[in-house]
Amino acid sequence: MAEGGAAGGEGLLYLTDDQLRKGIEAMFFAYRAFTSDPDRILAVHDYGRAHHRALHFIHRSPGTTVTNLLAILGVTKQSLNRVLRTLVEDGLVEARIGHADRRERHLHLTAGGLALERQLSDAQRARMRAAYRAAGPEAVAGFRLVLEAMMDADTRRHYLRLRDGT
Amino acid sequence: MAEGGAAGGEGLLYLTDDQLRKGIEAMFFAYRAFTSDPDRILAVHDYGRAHHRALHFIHRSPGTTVTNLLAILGVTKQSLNRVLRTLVEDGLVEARIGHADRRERHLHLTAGGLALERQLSDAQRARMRAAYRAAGPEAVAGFRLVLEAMMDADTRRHYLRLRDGT
DNA sequence: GAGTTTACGTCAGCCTTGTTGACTTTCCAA
DNA sequence: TTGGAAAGTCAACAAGGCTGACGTAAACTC
Repeated sequence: MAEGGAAGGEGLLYLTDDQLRKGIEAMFFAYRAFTSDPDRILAVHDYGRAHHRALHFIHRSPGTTVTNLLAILGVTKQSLNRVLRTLVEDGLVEARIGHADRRERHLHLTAGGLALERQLSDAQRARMRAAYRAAGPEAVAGFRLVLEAMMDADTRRHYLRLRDGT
Repeated sequence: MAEGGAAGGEGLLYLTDDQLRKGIEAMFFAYRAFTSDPDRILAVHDYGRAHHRALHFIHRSPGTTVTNLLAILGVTKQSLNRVLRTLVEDGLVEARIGHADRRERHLHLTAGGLALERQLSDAQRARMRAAYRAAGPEAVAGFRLVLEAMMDADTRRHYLRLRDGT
């Protein structure tokens, strides 16, 4: 509790437990919608959300290494490897041995990988665009501010590095 | 594509593909943080996210039926049933047979269920409160607006019914 | 040059939580 | 009163997290 309920009295009504609860529920329902369009496309190709995440971040940072991707995704290498292996086998991702350090695998999307990534992100952007347009630019700024404030410090570092040029 | 890239020219720069992509990534990273605190608590008790969701919505709508909960959570009844069964076995949830319709099960939290729900929502609210406070009231209003615009129409109905008194 | 560390891959096995299919009990309407 | 629909349960399978152990090659360090 500590500070819910009656609220300080000034302009802090947006911090009441009730307001926070609405935010929590909004987050839950919106995230489900957010993932639903890609999920439908992925199901057709017999892939899952994990494949989408890999495709997305390889697309964002072509040539990234496996270790790098692990830090961004926050999963174990065994988990990522399973997904990566199927993507390489299916010819959507290419894992090139590093020049300077031959232990590294630099990940790139193939033409096929780019095509699927495009299909997925088009769907996701379409929903986001509709929501942005409906809410307006000031709302969008606030949306981003709150989400960024919600991240862990470590995660925010990854996010900001991606957000502002690689 | 359709309208990304150069943008119409007016004040539509917030709808560029680049801006949308940042929103998408913010959503991904923030949601992970959003679920991390409850996840830690749940792990201690040997429960998962699905248990949290059930506890949350039973708390919100005491006496709700299984079918009702199904519509809100958007999973199959078999999936929900498994979670519900463990919660009932562990004495966190009580499933009372319906008066009017004996096929129905009306769900209630026990004292133990209320305690765990409180612990989980306290943790989740703490993070949300910190983010709200950091971003400020105008940002919070925008945050909610965008999330609501992102939901499917059906989901939004459930959300609004919960948002404005039961 | 030997030993340690790093990057990556893999096998095995576990858990949660989603799925479909088949089934019982209960209610209601023809 | 009977047949269909609705509410809920049991069984089995798959995706994708996880841990732990182990292997290999390359790089680094002393």
